[in-house]
Amino acid sequence: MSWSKKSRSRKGYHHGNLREALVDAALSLISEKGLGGFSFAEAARAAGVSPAAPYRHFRDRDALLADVAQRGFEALAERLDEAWDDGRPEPVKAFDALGRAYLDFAREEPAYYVAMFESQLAPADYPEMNRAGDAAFGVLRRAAEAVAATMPEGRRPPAMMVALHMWSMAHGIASLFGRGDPGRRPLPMSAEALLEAATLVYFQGLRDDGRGPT
Amino acid sequence: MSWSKKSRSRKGYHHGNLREALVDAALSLISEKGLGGFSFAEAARAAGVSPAAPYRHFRDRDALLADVAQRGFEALAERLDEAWDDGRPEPVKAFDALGRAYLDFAREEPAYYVAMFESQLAPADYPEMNRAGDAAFGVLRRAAEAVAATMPEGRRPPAMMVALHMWSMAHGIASLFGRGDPGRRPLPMSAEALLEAATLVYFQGLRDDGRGPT
DNA sequence: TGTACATCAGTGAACGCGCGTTCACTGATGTAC
DNA sequence: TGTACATCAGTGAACGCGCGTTCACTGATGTAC
Repeated sequence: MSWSKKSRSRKGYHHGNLREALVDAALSLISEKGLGGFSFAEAARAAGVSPAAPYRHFRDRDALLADVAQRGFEALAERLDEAWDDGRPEPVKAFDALGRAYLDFAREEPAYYVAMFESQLAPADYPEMNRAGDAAFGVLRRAAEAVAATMPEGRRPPAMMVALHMWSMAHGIASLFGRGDPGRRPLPMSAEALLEAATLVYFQGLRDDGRGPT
Repeated sequence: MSWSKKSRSRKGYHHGNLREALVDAALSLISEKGLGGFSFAEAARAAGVSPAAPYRHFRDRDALLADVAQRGFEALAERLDEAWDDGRPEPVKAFDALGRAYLDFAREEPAYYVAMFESQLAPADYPEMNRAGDAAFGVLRRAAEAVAATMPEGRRPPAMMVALHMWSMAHGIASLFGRGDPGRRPLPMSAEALLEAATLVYFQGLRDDGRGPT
């Protein structure tokens, strides 16, 4: 009788960390079989727990999905923030790094990405997820402001517009070409190079806006 | 809205136009309840037919989805082609019209759009769908070529790059802001205006590429 | 200090459901002669 | 022209399955006294 010998991993009746385990399970199920292939029941199974257990932590399947999406937005915000690095060494360079970080995230965390952008959850029903999304966008917006500020006063573009443009471009590239799907359309250049070129051209256009030829 | 031919009074045993009816049913189911809410069985029900009948026309559920996606790409190509109108009255203006047509399509045909871009079907498994997708992209590419040709020789951007940028931007805007989802993030401008501004800035940047200030 | 007890996080069985798919079949249609 | 027949596009019942969710329950844990 091994008294006090408690198995570290599965302690028995109480899981101890089920909420996290379910999120992890959701992530790997989504990345393996796609959004449609993820089920509450299978997440429970993956966590080694009965199918009723998840209801102690999430109201329903969608609530788990929304939690995953929220964490995804938080992780993205963190990554973008690091890459931006307060505009160092120089706003435009830092902005490029930010774009690359976005694509990296989409490629490295396809499960998060799908939950965030394709889960078709009504944002109004999940205010925390929504707020996390806003926060991630906020990083981009502040970066856009800093870049705009490098331009001659009086000819600065609206930072909101710049942020929306860059978010759309990065998201478009990530959605169309930035994921590792086998059979995906082959590109003549990497997603990163494509985004960097777009940023270059776009900023060039911003600088000349209002006085350019023709 | 020309896709449903006049419903031939159900003659009884033979439907007469089941394939089309199933596609129609898929479209309205997807737009009502999303991709996940669409099922082979319910499409059959909507077409007034037994659940086994669809198998006479489609190998399985995914084959129907792929057919829908293919038709979507074809419809998109047609719309883009019309909008482009061979570059009339002037390539850059026509390009704007093309962008608007893209957004219109995404907004007016969300079910097609979802089937095309979010169904997660392996393109390799559905070559006809894939080809239709390529054809739609081809319209954009030809347009990009025409626009590039308006620029001074020797400083023309690669048309493929331009096409990829515009496709990504349009798709990004459509995905993030261009659908009528209630609860969607409100924008300070319409999706159309956002895309048009992006195109303007981008083309401006292209024109100045290589000699700009700084 | 030990103990009683409230609270919490699990269990396990059960439910009703709709799904995708198969099967042997049958009614309608088109065609050869 | 009529008729025999092949082909085709449906039927309807059945299957096994996994899902989401509920329920009454129970074992583990933390805490007040």
